[in-house]
Amino acid sequence: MAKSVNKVILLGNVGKDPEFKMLPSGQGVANFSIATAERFKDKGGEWQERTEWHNLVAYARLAEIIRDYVKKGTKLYVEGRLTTRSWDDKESGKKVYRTEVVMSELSLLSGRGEGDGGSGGNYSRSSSSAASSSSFDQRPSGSPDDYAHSTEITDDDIPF
Amino acid sequence: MAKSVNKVILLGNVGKDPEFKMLPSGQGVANFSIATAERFKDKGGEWQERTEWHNLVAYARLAEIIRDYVKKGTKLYVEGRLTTRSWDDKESGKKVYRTEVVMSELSLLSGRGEGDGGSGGNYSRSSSSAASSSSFDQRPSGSPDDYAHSTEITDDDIPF
Amino acid sequence: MAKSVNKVILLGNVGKDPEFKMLPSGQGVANFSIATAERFKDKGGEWQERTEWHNLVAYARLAEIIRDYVKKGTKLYVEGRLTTRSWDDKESGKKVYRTEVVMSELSLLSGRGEGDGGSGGNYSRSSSSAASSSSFDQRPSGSPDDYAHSTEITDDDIPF
Amino acid sequence: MAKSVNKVILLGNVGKDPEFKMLPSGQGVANFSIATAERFKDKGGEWQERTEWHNLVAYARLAEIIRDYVKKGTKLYVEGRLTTRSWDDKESGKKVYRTEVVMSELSLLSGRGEGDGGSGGNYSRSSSSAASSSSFDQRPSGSPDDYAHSTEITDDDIPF
DNA sequence: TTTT
DNA sequence: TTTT
Repeated sequence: MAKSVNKVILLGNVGKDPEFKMLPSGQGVANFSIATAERFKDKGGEWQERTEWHNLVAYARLAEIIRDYVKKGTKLYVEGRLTTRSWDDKESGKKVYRTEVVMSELSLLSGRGEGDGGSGGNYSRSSSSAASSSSFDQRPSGSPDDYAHSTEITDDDIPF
Repeated sequence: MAKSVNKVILLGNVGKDPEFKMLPSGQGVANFSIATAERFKDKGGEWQERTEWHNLVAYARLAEIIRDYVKKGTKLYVEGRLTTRSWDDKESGKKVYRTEVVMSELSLLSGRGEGDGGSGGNYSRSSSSAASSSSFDQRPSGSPDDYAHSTEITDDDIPF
Repeated sequence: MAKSVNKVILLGNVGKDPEFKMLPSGQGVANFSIATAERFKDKGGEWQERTEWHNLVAYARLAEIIRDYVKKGTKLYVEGRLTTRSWDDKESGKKVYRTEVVMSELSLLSGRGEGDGGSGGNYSRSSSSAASSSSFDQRPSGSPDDYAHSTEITDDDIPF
Repeated sequence: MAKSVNKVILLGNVGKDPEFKMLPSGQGVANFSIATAERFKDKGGEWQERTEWHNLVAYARLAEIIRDYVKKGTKLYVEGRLTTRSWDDKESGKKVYRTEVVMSELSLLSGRGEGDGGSGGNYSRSSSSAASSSSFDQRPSGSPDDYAHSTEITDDDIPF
């Protein structure tokens, strides 16, 4: 009896541009990580900060939203559930574990033009390419963005 | 700007009796794991159940409550935060990761006399020792419990 | 941009047997309330307890589960979202507000035989005596419930 | 047995500039409301949006942070607990209820210079005073703010 | 690897 | 009363 609960709530910043893959089944998968920071007092009574990194996975539609709108530096609110996969390391033969958060909810918190590693706030990457570009992922990260006219995305651009 | 959030909520059953250790600092630490179960439909449309195991850690007062009241089979509600520790495996030299939930809140959900994996036991182990025994931890796990008369704990026995 | 979040998590005990109604649409609705307790220190440094009551609403399948398995005293874990309805009081003409939690998840935490306000009861209301309970008889799922001998429900009895 | 849980998680936008009051005890209180939006399909299968308003209260330090950094339009992540106060309406004599979320955690999600409803974007009140004024709290609320030149706050300005 |  |  009693259904169990397995819920994770994270609010933090994306470390690197997400990876997006299409499974043979045709379902998309996005992988990336986000950082959260905790403050604590060390033994000397000084405030320290520790960064925690969380591995995230998303499937299907959520994976596509991530592919299209999430990049390095984006601030996100995420809900999901904890999963731990394990396999045998090929070299050592030892069991290896990897814990991930399988996402179920996402809220994009970086404003338009925010959430960029500093190069000038171009959500155009996602906005422009979101519409059309499946070759988007191949674009070298950091390449010039020639959609300078569309540096803003409007609400209507975001299909969720 | 923007404080981050790192929150885990779990409701599930304890896998084995928790381990309790006293750190050199005099602070207690409890380690154990709980299971949650997800239901999902497999490709054939059949309902399957997958069990997920979560590593939990608690410190200080929470560790002592766990030592005294939690055992194999206990149903728990837990809040905490995700942390991942890593170290180099001595044999292979490879980096190893272990993700744990550091507990901040606990609610014991097994009724009196419940929460036992089937071996007949009950809360008496904790109830009796809660009252009196700080040497409780040294008691070999599995030792006979001779407090058969006190198989019930009342709310007043629980100091939290 | 940014999807909003409206989430409530409650763990507490049911105050009275839930009310169940069938809407004209054929959809069921369950209404009940649960209590949570907070401890706080008063000005004199004494620990006090304050009970908070929460109005819950559930629809459809969740409403039926509640009708069948939840009663006065049952301990529940609930997830839901906050909603506030308002209307004009007929007598005074003043606007009246009522905030409720619309349930999306439920975990029944009272063990078999627990969750009763003290009368020694058990799940019989839902399992066996479900049939005999007053307002309960509107139940369309109709099966006469004459299993008076089966005052225990097993996990297999619960269809969720 | 079993501690209860009473937790609310909200992510939404502030409706109006918060009200801040100092209690006779010297403790500050902030009151404001935030909106969340739900999407649902109506009977005709069309997507509709419903806005839900939540009353928030914060005390002490959190109240001061809100006074200093939160205003109309600010996007917030909030954790808190549900409380319902009641009193007798003076005119009708009827019992009136008001449900509020007592805040325990806050994350400011509006970027610098964002979160303004259009009326002039003055984070300056907080930015300027945050930067320089430790006597800020004594400043009569509503006094002119002549730091118009510092409309940006940097991360270092925010003491939390 | 992020961010403040 | 907000925001997308």
